[in-house]
Amino acid sequence: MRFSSQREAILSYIRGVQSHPTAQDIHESVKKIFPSLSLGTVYRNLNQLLEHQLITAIKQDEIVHYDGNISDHQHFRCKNCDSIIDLEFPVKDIILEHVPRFGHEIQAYELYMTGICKNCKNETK
Amino acid sequence: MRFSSQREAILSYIRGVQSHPTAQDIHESVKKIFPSLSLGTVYRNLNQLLEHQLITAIKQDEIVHYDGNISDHQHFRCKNCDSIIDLEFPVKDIILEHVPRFGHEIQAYELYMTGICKNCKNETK
DNA sequence: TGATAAGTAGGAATAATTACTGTTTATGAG
DNA sequence: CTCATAAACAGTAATTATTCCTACTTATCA
Ligand SMILES: [Mn+2]
Ligand SMILES: [Mn+2]
Ligand SMILES: [Zn+2]
Ligand SMILES: [Zn+2]
Repeated sequence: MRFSSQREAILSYIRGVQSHPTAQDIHESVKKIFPSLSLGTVYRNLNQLLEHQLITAIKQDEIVHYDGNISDHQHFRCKNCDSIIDLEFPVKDIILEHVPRFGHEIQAYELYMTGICKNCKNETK
Repeated sequence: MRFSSQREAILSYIRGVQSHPTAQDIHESVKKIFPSLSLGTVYRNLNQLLEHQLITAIKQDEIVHYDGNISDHQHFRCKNCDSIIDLEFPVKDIILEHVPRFGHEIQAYELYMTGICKNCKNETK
């Protein structure tokens, strides 16, 4: 994979936010630096970065969200405010403990939760 | 929600298979009984059945898969043969144990795993 | 310093899902 | 049972996230 300023800008944008942006979000933001940036370029780069495991994708919603934090963590989406929040969970432990007996080789896993976030719960009170 | 023979046929098809079919799969199969069944009707019914929690959806792949088994269980997809396999995991336990400290209200969760299934692993040997 | 393979912009194509329209049908009040 | 009506249906058009295509540009390295 070779360097391009667009790719660099896309990656550093994703790494710099906590918000798990969509391709559209990324396009709109990086366009401020590269006004000619096309959405196709955003998608192509996102797929490249995924292949090289520099980012991850969250595919549970209609639209894919991207994540520059590749450490092992889980996600929670609030049905009220639609924000995706990082959670650290000992999922790996129970997978390593329970999976061997099924006989499948687990290469990746994702725990995704939905509900009402702390903030929204307090606001409605 | 009111009775219709199409809806009944769609639901009983989903309940009768282990394969986690897509809307296309369901359409093709139920069309054998209702040759005039339209894909739009399949989607409309799937959404109705989801709302009434008579089925669940698996949204991690590009295409949504549907599941007539609404008991608490997890899914594993084989990257080789693409089959989706049911796994029973004590996910609920660790969620109930660890989530309260984050302060969010979890209403649903999904653990999705990918890798190579038992069968495919043995075949390549 | 080129040759060239990889990357880009911009627009067209794809494909899953939803929306729309006119017709049919399940349902329950009378 | 009958019939008004809201829900469901078939068929088709629209939507939309994502991928593909083409001609042009650029990073890389021999
Ligand atoms: Mn994250
Ligand atoms: Mn299942
Ligand atoms: Zn919220
Ligand atoms: Zn397999």
